[in-house]
Amino acid sequence: MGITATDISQRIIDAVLAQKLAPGTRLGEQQLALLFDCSRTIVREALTRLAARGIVTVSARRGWYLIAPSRDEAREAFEARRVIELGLLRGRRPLDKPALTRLKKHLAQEKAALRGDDVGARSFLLGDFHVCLAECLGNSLLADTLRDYTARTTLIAMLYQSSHDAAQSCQEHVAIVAALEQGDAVRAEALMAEHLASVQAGLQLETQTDDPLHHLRQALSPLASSASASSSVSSSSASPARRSRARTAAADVSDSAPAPYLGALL
Amino acid sequence: MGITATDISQRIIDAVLAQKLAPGTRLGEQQLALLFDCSRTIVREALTRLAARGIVTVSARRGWYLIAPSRDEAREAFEARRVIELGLLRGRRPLDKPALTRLKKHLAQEKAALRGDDVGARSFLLGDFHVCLAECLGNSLLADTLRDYTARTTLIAMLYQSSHDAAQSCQEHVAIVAALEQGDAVRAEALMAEHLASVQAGLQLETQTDDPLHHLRQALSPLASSASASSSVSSSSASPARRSRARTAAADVSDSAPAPYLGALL
DNA sequence: CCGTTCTGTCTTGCATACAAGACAGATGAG
DNA sequence: CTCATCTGTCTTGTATGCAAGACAGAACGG
Repeated sequence: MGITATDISQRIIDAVLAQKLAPGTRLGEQQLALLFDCSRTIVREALTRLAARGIVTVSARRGWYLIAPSRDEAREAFEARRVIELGLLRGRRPLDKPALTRLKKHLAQEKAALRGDDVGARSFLLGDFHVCLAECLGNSLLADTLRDYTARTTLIAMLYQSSHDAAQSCQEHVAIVAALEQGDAVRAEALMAEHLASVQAGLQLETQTDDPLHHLRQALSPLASSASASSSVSSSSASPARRSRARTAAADVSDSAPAPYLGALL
Repeated sequence: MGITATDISQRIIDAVLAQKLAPGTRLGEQQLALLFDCSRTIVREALTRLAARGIVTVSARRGWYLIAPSRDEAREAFEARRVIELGLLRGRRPLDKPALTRLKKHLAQEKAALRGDDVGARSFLLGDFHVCLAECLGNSLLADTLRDYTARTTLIAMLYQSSHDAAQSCQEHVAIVAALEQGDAVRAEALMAEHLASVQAGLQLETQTDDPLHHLRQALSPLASSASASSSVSSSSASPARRSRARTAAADVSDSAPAPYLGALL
């Protein structure tokens, strides 16, 4: 049997979590159909589902795009995660053995990815930790919701140039699990609150400078370090600005992705 | 222009919130297409979106059905609502004027519906209060999620024979808004916790009697009150048990809905 | 040189046709 | 009478075709 809509949406979410797809990326129906060797019908179903989950939007007869949350939406997303993750931790009886085992295994994977150089796996695992934790806390409904929110905050992190350090995140995850293992739910909650705040603080959300060109200014400012062109996808490149109509900052970011962006899905 | 997929999913959600559609109700594509005078494509899109939001499920080549949550899923749903609604209330600065106005207007509508006899509007408003509150608290992302969860708990209430009183709910809503108006977020949170617990307590979720026939036994036990056939949709009817294959309790509930169930959508 | 209009191309929107599977009731064997 | 099998009907699954709109670049008038 061929690929299903579930597979496709899963792949897209995974690619987002691995930061292999930038916010604002266009996801053409035909393009995806070709890539996955199926008809547009299947692709459409996958995209429709992702739209209902708030991961993509469709602009009538223009195309499907990964969301590019505004600063306000970004703040809402972080607040939402805070509410859910802290609430889930609050007044929680100690975790059972299998759950702890699973979490520790996850932490081991995080550390391995940190040593390795697969930045995709690293990002994925760092985000997946939170979903994994929610599942371990026994509420799959909230875990599913949290997965969507995590994808969302991952996109936000890409869009607002997260400067958060992966190693630090991992350490904080370790500390949270340690607190849970000791049955100290209060401390776990406090640590999680700190962790989320720290991630959010690494973002450039507060630059409300009335300067719509702020993003460009910053991206195009001369670099102090080596001038050799890095092939990294992380920061916006100085892509040619010859666009006739107004484009959002998000669209500009997406321009910096490799040409047939969707290679990330393979 | 004809009806859109958004319209259809909205209508279905509204009908659920108004308790006009019972859990387990079958939503045939062709049936809906006929009802809304559009092609199956549109209907499918609406149902696909609802499926992504966890309101309906599709059983391959058998049909689309409103969810019929298990007891465990019911507990998860209530926990999820508790987490979100309490978390949203926690440590919240006082509400601004327009938000308070909106909430009070909503309360007035609730009271009006309580005096009237439109049980649908009553149920809808009672559930919508929570969504409305979330919106007023300034997080539309969580508000959207909460809308889905509210639909879910509404279905749960129908499935597990909620004995909760509408008037009591309304009073509790009033108390919550009053606390918010006084800027007493702590009290508001406590009241909300009580309110949610009270709603959940009205459900028959704890009857874990190892007796799979419990539901039937209870439904089919002789009635003490008048013997005249009520046309109410509320409780399961003694529908003929001549079904060859195993059916879920949920499906049995849906059998008790009026024949072309979907009139509720008009 | 600049702004406007026109036109071709590319995209999604939607309907429809047909394929494939599930189920119920009929049919027949024991 | 009971049970297995068979067959017709009904349902969703998927592909495809065409319509409608958006956009970019050309052509054109000023």
